Amino acid sequence: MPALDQLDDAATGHRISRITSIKDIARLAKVSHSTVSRALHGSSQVSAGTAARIRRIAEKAGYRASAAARSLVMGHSNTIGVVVTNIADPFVAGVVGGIEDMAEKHGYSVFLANSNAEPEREVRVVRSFEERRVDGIIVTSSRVGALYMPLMEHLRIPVVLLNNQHPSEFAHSVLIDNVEASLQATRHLIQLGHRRIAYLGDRLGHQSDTERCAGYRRALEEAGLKFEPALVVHGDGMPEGGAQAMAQLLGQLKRPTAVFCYNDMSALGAMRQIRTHRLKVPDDISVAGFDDLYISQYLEPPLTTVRQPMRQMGRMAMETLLHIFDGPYSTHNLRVEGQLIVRQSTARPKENR
Amino acid sequence: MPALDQLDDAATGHRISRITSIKDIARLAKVSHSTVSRALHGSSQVSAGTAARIRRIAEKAGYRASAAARSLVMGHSNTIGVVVTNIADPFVAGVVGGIEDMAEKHGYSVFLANSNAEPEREVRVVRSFEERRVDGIIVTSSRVGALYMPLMEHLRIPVVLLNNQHPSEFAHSVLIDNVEASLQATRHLIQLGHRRIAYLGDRLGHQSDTERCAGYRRALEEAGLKFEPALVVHGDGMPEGGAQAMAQLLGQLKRPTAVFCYNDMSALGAMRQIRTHRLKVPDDISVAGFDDLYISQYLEPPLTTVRQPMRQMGRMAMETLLHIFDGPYSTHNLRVEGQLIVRQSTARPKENR
DNA sequence: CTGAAAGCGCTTACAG
DNA sequence: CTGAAAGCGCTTACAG
Repeated sequence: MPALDQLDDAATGHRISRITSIKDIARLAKVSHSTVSRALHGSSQVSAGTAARIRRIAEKAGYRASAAARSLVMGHSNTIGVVVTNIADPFVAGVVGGIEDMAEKHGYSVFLANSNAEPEREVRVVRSFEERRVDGIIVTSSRVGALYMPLMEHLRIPVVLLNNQHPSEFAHSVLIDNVEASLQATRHLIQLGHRRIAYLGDRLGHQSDTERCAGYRRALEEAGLKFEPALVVHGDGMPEGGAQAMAQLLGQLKRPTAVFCYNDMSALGAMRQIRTHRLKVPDDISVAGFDDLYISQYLEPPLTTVRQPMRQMGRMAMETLLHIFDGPYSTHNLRVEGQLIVRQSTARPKENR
Repeated sequence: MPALDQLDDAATGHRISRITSIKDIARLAKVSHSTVSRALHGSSQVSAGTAARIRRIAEKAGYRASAAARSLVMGHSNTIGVVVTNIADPFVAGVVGGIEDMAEKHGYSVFLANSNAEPEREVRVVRSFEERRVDGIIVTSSRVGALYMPLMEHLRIPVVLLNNQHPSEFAHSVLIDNVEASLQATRHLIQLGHRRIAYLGDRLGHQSDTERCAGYRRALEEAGLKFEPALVVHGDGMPEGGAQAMAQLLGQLKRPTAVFCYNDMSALGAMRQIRTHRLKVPDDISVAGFDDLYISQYLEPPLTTVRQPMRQMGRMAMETLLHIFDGPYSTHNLRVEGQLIVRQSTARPKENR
């Protein structure tokens, strides 16, 4: 055992190989462990002198209070659980970054768990969070949101749903206003002069897909354009599915001149498919996305899209939890606005130029 | 309080509002809490009948054992800590996904903390991990790797460094073979016929940058090409820095015909700068990256790059920890190979066609 | 097969 | 200002 690990015992001159508890410090300082506990908290009821001495000893010994022991007596763990479908999804990663930032700032540690969109795993994860006695749970983009409603009632652990499918009246939530944002994006295409506009959605049945499609339809209606079911196709929220859905659109007799996509990842696939067909964006077809992923501005052409403030949404979810922790109970439902970012992937249709 | 939360007490018919501990179950089952503990573990020294009965009661009451209490007596938490520079970095997110997968499979929960590359925050994070009594720590892509060496010796918590700057003899590590992979990538450019090849690095001084540059130089040497300091420029590992560094290269009298970039993110910026200068990839300049991010295959043109098996590297880091947990102590230093993925961003130089 | 007891590392009311 | 005691929710050797 390396000498570094040891420390002279003030009393005996003996060496103590591991300092793990408040009792070890108490022995070194020749006080009771109660006093050590108080000194380490800066309690006013311990003399300044001994407090300082105790802290110095603890510091030198590399003492770290056990969070487990503390949370056992305190009744809260200063811990939250975050369950995500897939951390490799850039939107999700952005949200988690925001959550962690806010959590760290307030002394909370965050457990991260991937559900891979498998309901059984999601159940296992929540179960483990219960055992860990997390003070709150944040769930991002889960399709099994319905699962959390019974949880909310039974669990007694506050749950915040972020862009989730079924935020119920029991659930706290942070949501983007999908309808409004999609309305804006589609309006933008209409204003450019497009008349045949497609919606490339997500076949997996996220509620946000339904809402984005609704915004799209509302814009058409408002402009007096007829809704054509053939112009709605479904990807999977990833480039692969976006490419396949785009292929369907390109196979039609009367091709659309613009496509509004469920998200940027889908748009990425759509744009690639368009190139494969030897067509150009935006000359032949305009493409708009949703999310404004970090990379979207670097695409060729840079992507017109709706910006979701992912980090901020993550921070808001954590703040919601923080409010619940110290306030009286009340339900929080936060709604954020998307922002249309116009770049070069959308332009006036060819025939209009 | 909703009725759902309550349960009949077999003995008294009274209602118990919260079942939180083994004692509550013991009371309901009319046994000692020791027996409950054993039954819940499937200990063989409790009769099958009572064990089943106890489990049924616990299940019905929604009992969840407290991980904190357990870890206090067991001496381990079944928890690991992961510190990352920035979870929004796609490489990092991929690694974390792999770690979490492997951890979940083995019953470990993972704490995630962002350091934002700030040394003070990194120190705070590690400190909190110590208090949480994590069984192990994984650090990804930190530039302050040096900080972990004293930690390793003092901490008594195993630390695995993933693509870190200074994996010392004390540290466990998972690393990609940067030199070899960069050698391959540069060779590829040379074989295409390029003679003026630039290296667009990372000014932040990651060791991986030094190594990738070394691989680049080795390839030049091996081919009898002179190394020109002017052809080495420095970005910041992100598109913005990559774009700026590329501008330097394009401002030179004798422009390079190919650029090998520190990573895909840098390549993204470089490609954009090239377009801004009305030049084409790969017609005017070939571009190669490093990482093979998910999106790299969808770029225009699809990016030639070195694939780093991020998820797998994450899994390996977790496996290393798992070995350390149950094996006798020994140092693990795993090295993985990169794989050159040739796509359309690299081609023969113009003059050779 | 079952229970009483001790102990993991803390916090805090209660005495002095 | 300081200490002894009880208790948070577990596990497990020790008796019976």
